[in-house]
Amino acid sequence: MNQPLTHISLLNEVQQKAVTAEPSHLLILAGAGSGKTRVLVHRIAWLLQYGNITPFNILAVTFTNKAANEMRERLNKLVTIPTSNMWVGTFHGIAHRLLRIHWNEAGLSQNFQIIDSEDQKRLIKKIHKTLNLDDKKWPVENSQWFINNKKDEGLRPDKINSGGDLITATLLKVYTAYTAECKRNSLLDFAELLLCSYELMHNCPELLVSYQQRFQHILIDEFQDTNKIQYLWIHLLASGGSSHLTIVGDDDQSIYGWRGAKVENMQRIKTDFPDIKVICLEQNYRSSGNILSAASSVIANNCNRWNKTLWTTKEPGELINLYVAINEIDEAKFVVKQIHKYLHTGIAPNDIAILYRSNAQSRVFEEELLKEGIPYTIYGGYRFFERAEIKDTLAYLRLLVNPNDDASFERIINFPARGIGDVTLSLIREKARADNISLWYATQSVISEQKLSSRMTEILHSFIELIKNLAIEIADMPLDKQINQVLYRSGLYNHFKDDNTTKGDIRTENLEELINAARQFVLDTTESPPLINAFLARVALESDAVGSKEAKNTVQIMTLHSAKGLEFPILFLVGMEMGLFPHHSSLNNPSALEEERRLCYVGITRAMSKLFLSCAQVRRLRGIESYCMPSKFLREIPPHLLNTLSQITTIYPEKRSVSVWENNKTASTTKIKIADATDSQWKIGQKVSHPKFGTGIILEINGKGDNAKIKIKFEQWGIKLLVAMYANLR
DNA sequence: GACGCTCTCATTTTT
DNA sequence: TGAGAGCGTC
Repeated sequence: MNQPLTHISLLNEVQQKAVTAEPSHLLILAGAGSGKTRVLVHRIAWLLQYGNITPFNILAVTFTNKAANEMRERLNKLVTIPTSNMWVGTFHGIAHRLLRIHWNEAGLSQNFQIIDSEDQKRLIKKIHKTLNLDDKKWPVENSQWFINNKKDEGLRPDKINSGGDLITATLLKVYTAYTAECKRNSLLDFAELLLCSYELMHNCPELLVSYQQRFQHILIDEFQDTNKIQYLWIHLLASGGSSHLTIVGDDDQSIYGWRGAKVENMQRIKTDFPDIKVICLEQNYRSSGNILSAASSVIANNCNRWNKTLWTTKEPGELINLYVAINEIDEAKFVVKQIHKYLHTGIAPNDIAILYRSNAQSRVFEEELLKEGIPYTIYGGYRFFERAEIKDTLAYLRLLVNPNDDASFERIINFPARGIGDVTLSLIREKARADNISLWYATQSVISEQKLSSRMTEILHSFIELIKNLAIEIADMPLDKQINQVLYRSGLYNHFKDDNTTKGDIRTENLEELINAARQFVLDTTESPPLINAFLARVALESDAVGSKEAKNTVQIMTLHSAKGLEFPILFLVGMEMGLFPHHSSLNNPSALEEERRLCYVGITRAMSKLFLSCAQVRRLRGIESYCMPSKFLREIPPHLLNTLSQITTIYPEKRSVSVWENNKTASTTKIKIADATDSQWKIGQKVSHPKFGTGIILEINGKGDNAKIKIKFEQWGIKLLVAMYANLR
């Protein structure tokens, strides 16, 4: 019974204060590595023990599924009472849960389906076609961005005024048509889940009150990453008078601005709930002194910050290693060699992680790890449930659940190939539009009206029959058998089985894995059958949770974004180059650059004792070799914290590279003539300066003209790191 | 209508 | 580099 108490004694004074704070609104500013998850979990345990409430009265919202699972796991270790009726989940997960329960009040159909961004894109593309919009002039991505943005802001099409602006007016037209299409097909995208559940609460006062009374404690993690609609949703739920907020956030770790997250929410909550109590967690338990100093130095370059200083009682520890690689392959080889060494000293693989800015960078590392036989787990990138063959199968399932799902219909009407081509499909689409019915019913109209050749009518008829019969056949089967049946009857399984290439093998394997995932889902789930809907929802919302193989003791590879909330004793932060990290698109945008810097801060603070940073001088990206400058974030780390492992390096003069990375415009003014390299003007030992890299000394000059190679030692970079530049030496 | 070929084009992060 | 569109051939 006093279990939590003993645990609480292990927390520091401020943490204890946060955990045991009297029920009121609470804002915990928790720096990186200050034990915020610990505090959150302990707070829940404390409330359960002393707060005179049950798990039923608690709502805990996290940002990712990973975090939600971890929270529940840790909580179950801490408390003895069952917590299954406590709501823990992501914003999207909780919103979905509400909508499944109250679909009627929300004005949805009972079997509504969730679509992911790829499905959404396909749908918008289709709408562009019907609106006669040229995809070149009107990129689908723009429309998608516009729609999601407006939804994140809580704006429906009728609330938007284009103000006579053609671009906005057109996007608005797409948004309107898209909304109608989703409605007719009973499809909800990610943003819609949030908006819809907000509107549900907003429009049903009695429902709102019942939830306000139920959730006496609402705990929100990663608050800095909430967007407007999420904020409004929280605000609504917490405004009942009987509920108390516990909010945890760190403005320095806000990295989802590009997705509509508003750091300002952290300020706003103080205005909206003036009695909110603020507690700062500033002691870092995770990283060594040097790593923490480096992180602090980097983030200090951001202007818009709250005052918060992390400190630690830990020893400085080792220096931060910096490796300047020749190219991305050399970089990967270096990293893998280091990993190899550590594994030999008995370090567990899952204590090591490689983090990068973009998924495209993962390939080289995978290849090298594979070569060395080092087990690894890769997060993100190609997710299991985003693979084509899986989506094909799911499309059959979705059509079975909801015949009005046009997106799924289009996906599978002719897959595997049945001889239904564009001409036939256009006719069906035309019919659907004219009668305002779904493609499924339009097809049946077309059949009965005998508008097509008898052969085509027969083909369409047998497709309709296939789906109808399948629905009957699988009605009483367990979920995994249902999927199995769909795979065989649709011909999907044989289609991939007949493909004797490796690709085909992988695909059939994936299909079998899908059946396994379904079997596992049946075992794990607490829902009652029929389970198809629950399974489809889970798949859409947690696309990497099911089906991905267990990440048992392997080296962890992932993007910086997905590393948020994690920690690793040994960490490699790779691809530290201008244009890659900070990303190209942020170079001309100060606020985007600050977000990149926060991302860098998040990255560095993931490391516990050993941190390796690396950059490549030449990088092959999308088939083109580019010459790179080291990331400006590297220069924001005090040189005395760095241990440079690279040999003296040489960068080849290449004009193109200058224009690639320098402000994205041709840098004719900053280009120098390396042709001068052997002129008397340039001598070994001569002092040179560069606007970005400061002063240095020429060590070596090789070759002539455009082929000349210069080695320069820059003061700012310490004794070993030498970055010879090909631009603007004066 | 299916399939294979060439050409073009855009490149971030995730629920 | 690799996905998608467009085009020509079977």
